[in-house]
Amino acid sequence: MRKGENSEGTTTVASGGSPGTATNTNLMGASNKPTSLKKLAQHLGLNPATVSVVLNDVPGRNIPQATRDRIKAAAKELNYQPSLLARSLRNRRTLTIGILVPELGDGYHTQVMSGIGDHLIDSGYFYFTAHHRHRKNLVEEYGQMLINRGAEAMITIDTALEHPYSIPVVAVAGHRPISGVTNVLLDHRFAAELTLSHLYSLGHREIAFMRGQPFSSDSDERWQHLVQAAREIKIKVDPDLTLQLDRDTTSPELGYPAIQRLLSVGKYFSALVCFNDISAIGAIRALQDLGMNVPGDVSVIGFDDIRSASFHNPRLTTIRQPLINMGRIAAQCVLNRLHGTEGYREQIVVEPELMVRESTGVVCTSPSTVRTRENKKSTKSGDSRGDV
Amino acid sequence: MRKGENSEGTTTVASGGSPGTATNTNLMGASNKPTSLKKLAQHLGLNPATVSVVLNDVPGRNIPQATRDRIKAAAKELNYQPSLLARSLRNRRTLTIGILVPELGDGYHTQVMSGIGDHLIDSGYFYFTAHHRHRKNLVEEYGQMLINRGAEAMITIDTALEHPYSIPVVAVAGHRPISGVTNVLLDHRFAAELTLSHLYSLGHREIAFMRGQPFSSDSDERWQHLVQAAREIKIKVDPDLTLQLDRDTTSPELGYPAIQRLLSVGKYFSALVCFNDISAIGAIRALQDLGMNVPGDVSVIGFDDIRSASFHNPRLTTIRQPLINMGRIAAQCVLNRLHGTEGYREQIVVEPELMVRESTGVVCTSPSTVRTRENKKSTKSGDSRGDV
DNA sequence: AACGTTGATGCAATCGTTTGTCTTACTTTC
DNA sequence: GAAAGTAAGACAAACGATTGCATCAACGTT
Repeated sequence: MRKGENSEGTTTVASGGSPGTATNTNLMGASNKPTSLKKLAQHLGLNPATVSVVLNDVPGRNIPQATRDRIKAAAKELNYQPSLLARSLRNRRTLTIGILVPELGDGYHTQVMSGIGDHLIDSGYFYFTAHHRHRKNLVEEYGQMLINRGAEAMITIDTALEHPYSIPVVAVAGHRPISGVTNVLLDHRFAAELTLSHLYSLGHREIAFMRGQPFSSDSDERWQHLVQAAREIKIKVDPDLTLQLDRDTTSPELGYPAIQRLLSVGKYFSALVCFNDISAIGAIRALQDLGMNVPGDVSVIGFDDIRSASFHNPRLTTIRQPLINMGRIAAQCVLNRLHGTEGYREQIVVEPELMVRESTGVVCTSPSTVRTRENKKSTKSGDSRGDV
Repeated sequence: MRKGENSEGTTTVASGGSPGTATNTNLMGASNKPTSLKKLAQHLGLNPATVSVVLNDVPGRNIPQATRDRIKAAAKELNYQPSLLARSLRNRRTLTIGILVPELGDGYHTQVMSGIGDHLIDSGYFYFTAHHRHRKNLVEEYGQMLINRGAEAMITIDTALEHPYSIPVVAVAGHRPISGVTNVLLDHRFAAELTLSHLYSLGHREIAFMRGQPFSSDSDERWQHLVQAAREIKIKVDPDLTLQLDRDTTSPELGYPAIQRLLSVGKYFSALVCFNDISAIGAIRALQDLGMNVPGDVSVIGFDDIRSASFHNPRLTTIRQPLINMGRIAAQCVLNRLHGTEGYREQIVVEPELMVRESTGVVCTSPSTVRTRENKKSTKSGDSRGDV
C-alpha cells in the first residue's frame, strides 16, 4: 500500500553513491540497500544507540515519549528492518535451530519435519535444514555447518550421530545414547507386541518379516523387539521368511523386489510384517501383481501410518507413529533446554498405536486352495510393471 | 581430543565473570566457547588479520610457507571454525536462500523442496524454510523475515506474492507476473490437452471436473485451460458435474466429500478429472466405497504424479509434473541470477507428461451394465473383508 | 651511504547492532 | 546558592571476521 511513499523515502536517503551494478540487474525499482540503524539515526539527528534502545523498548531508560514517537515514526517511514545477522552476532542469539535429516521429500521424515516446523515457527524460531542421504561424512559436515551458521540447537531425524555436540541436540528416532543428546523414540517393544498380537489373534502363525535397511536407525531396534515379541508369543521367526531391505530409496519400489525374492523361496506364510508403510505398499502391489489377494491370501501390516496409508487400497493396517507429534515434542524439548525450562533428558518415549484397517484379516482356513506354487509361477510372467 | 587444553584456554580468557548457568545444564564436558579468530591468533602470537589471510588463501599476500603451515596446524589443533555469522556480516554474503512454502509435509511441495534442497546444498548454499498456510499476512511476514535474516534470494512454492522484492525471487507455480519474480510453471495448456484428449480417445464424453481450492495458485490457471481445451475438443463442461474443492488440507480426505456431493446430483458421467493426485486418491476411495469400480464405472485421472500415484491401487493415470526437476530449475535459476550468470527471466515453462496407468479405461459401452465391466482387478469389491 | 625493494606482519576500519557507562544541562531541595 | 538528583542522550566497546594500507626490518643496488 505505502509502496510509493516508501520508495520516495528510500531514494531520498539511500543515495550513498554506490554503483551497485550487480544488484541493479536483479531488481527493478526497489531500493538498493536496506536502511541501517546508523542511517536512521543520522536521519533523525540522534545516536544509533538511542534509536536502538527505543525500538527495542529497553526498560530502565528514560527517553521522552515525544522522541520515542518520532523515532518509531521514522523507522516506519524509512521501513527500517533490523539486520538479524548483526543482532545475532552481538547478542549471541540466532533464534535458529538446525535440522538434520536423511532426505527431503519423503513421507516419514516430512511428517516429523512438519511437526517441528510448526512448533518452531510458532515460537519465533527459524531453522536450517540439511539432508545427508545417510552418508557419514555429510552428517558430520552438515552438522558442523549448522553450528557454524549459528544454530543454537539441533534436531536430527533418523540420523546416526557419532559424538556429543556443543549445543543441545534432540534426535528423533536416533537410538544411540550420546551424552547431551535427547532421544525421542517410539516404544518399539510395545509396537512389536501390538503387531504380533494383532496377527496372532487373527490366527496367523506363519509370518514373514521384513527388516529395515541397515542405515535406518530404527531398523535394528524394531527388529530386536519383533524377535523378542515373537518368542514370547511363540511365533517362529523363520530365516527363510525374513527378508532384508537394502535399497536406499523412499519409494514403494522398496518393497517390490523383496516380495519377489520372498515368494521365490516357496514357503507358505499367511502374513507379512513390513518395515514401514512405504514398503508395505510396494509389497502389496507386488503380491497383487503376482495374483494374490491382500488380505485374502496374505495379511500385510505396515509401520508409521503415513498419510496415504489410510487411503491406500486396501487401507493399510499399520502401527501408527505419532510423527507430527514427535516432531512437536522434539521442537518443544529443544526449546525447553535452550530456555533452561527443562534439564537434559536422555530420552522421551512416545507410544505407538495399532490402526486396524483392511490389509489384515483372519487367516485363510484352507491353506491349500489359496497358495500353490503353480499360482505363483503362472502369474509371474506377463506383468507389465514398466512404469514403476 | 584436546578438550582439556581447550577449556583451560577458555577459563583463562573468557573469565568475564558470567554465571553461564543455562549453558552448563545443556552439555556435559564440551568446551563452552568455540575458538575465535582472535584467540587463535593470540595463541599463535600473530595478528588475527594474518591468520584470516592465510586461512582464506587470499591471493597476492606473501606469507612464508612456514607460517602458513603453522597457522593451519594450529587451526586444526584448536578446531577453529569460523563464525559464518560474522563473516556474512562483513562480506554481505550469507550463502543462504529463503524458501517460502504453504505447508510442510505434503507430497507436492516436498518433492519440489527436495529438488531445491539438493541443488542448493550441492552449490554450497543453505536455506531457511517457512510455511505460511496460505495466510496472506504470514506470507508477508515470513518473506520479510527471510530477508532480514540475510536470505540472498527467495524461492516460493505455490505462494501468492503481492509485490516485488528487493532480492531475486523465483516462484514455482506462482502465476502472477511480478517484476523481479521468475515464474517456474507448467505448460497448463498442454496439460489440459493431454488430459482431455486421453479421456476423449477412450470414448469419454460426459466428464466431471474438480476445481482446485481458490488459494492454490495453480487452480485458476489449470481450470481455464481445461475449459478451453474442452471447448476445442468439443466436450461439454457441465456445471452440475463440476465441483469445487475448498478444504485446506493435503490429505486425500480432500476428494472424498466432493465425490459424495457429486454423486448426489445423480447425473451420469464416465470420467472424472481431479485437481491433483491426492484428491484423486480420495475420490477413488469414495467411488469404491459407494460401490463403483475404477476404471470400470468411472475413469479417474489425477495431476502431479506424486510418489504414491504409481503404487496406488489402481495405479493412477495422471499428468506428471516434473516436480523435483522444477525445484532444481528454480534453484539453478536463483543461483544464476545471484551470480549474474543469467539475467532476469519472467518465466520458465516446463512440460507435463501423461502417465497412462490403470485408473482410466475405455468408456463403458452399455451404461446399464456398468458394474459388469469387471476385469483383472476383480478382487477389490468382493473380497473377504466382511468376514473379519 | 642513501635508497628502493621485497618479505612478513601489524593496524585499524568496517559490517549493523546492543549495552554499560558518561556527559551535559536542567531541576530540585535544603 | 551549592549540593544533589534526574532527564535525555551521546560515547565507545564489544560480537567475529575481512581487507586495504602502513610499518619495519633486512637486503641488494648504485
